[in-house]
Amino acid sequence: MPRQSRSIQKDARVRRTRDSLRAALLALVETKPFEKITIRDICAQAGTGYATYFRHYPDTDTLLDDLAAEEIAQLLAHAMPITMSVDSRAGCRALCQYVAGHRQLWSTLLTGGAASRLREEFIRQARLAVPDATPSPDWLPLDLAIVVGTSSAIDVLAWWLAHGHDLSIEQIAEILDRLVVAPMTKG
Amino acid sequence: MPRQSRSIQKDARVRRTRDSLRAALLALVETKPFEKITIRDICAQAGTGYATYFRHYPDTDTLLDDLAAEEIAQLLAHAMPITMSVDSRAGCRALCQYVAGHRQLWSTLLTGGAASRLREEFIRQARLAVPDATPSPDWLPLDLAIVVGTSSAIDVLAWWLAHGHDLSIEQIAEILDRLVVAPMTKG
DNA sequence: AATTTATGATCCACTGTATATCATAACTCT
DNA sequence: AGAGTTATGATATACAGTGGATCATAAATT
Repeated sequence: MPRQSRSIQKDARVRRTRDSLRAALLALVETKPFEKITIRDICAQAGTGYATYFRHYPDTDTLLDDLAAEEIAQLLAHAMPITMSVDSRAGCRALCQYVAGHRQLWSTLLTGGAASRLREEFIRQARLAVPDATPSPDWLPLDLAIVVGTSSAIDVLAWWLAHGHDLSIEQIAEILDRLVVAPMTKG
Repeated sequence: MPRQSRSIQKDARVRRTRDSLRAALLALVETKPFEKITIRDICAQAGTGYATYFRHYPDTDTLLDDLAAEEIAQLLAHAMPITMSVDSRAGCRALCQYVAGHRQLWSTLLTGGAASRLREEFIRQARLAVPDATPSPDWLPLDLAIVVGTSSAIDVLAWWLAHGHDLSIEQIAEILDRLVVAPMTKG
């Protein structure tokens, strides 16, 4: 268990170790499914001691959450304007542009072994980000719209990164808009 | 490793043991996430010996695949007519009716700890079930349509089973039709 | 009824998790 | 820059789960 002393947040060693562990997990997730990654794998990759791991994270799940949560918040920040704006196509284009700009990261997170875990975290954060009072069609409960909208947007982006190398940003933005956004808003 | 003798398929004991193991896993998946289920758990629940397990399945994944594959094929058989038929709403209604008729089973499989594993198997089987020559809108690659269509249909049904207790079959069929099917076909 | 073969009980080697201890190295603060 | 604080690595231990092997027994097939 990590000591909760007053300087644990500022100590350079702590930051270095945590950065090493995060980078190590990110690298390993590219090579094999998340479930197969052991704590010893992470420590070896990070160049840290085994017991040290537990001073920062109780298990592998927590590290992944720590790693993914902030990246997901970033992506979500780019996605939220879409439903608000009048021009949803422009919003989709901006979102796809952002993902393309971080292709390596999102390929790893969305198409690697951690994908299903990421989907859950995405939906969790999306539920928090969307206000309860947000209007939705009378035939479509808001919570279901959030779940399906988030999940299928992930599917589209993940497919693009994995199989859609020949599709331009404009093309995938059109698909995202017509397949995911429009059915929920133009209802 | 299971002996591949000539009678392993017919022997009543083999069938009984495998049914026990499948039923045991099905029961356990209701109580905790799939990843947390050990082979000893399954054997205890099934009332079989530990070593016996390995005569039938090399690991837990294989047993789950064995269990889920046939159920998925069933559900997919009910879902395929939707895109073919003229009246997609009726197809959606039939699909929801089937799921409602096996509510316990699908709640377990779609909303339990094995859900993400199931989604992958669904998409795998859907890819095999849809002929390559199936027409799709010019702006939407067929493979992406299969992936997103399958995945979001699962999301809708899973949400219905988990949170949508107050929605009727007719209502969820309308949602499935307008949110998932229509955007892909009426494009 | 005779033969074949699946089963259950037990044992083992191996891997990974989770924690504790302690000397050392590195950081923070004055 | 030096004193005090604290994270780190190395090492040891207890424990849980895996994948198999062996063998007497029970049950199925023929």
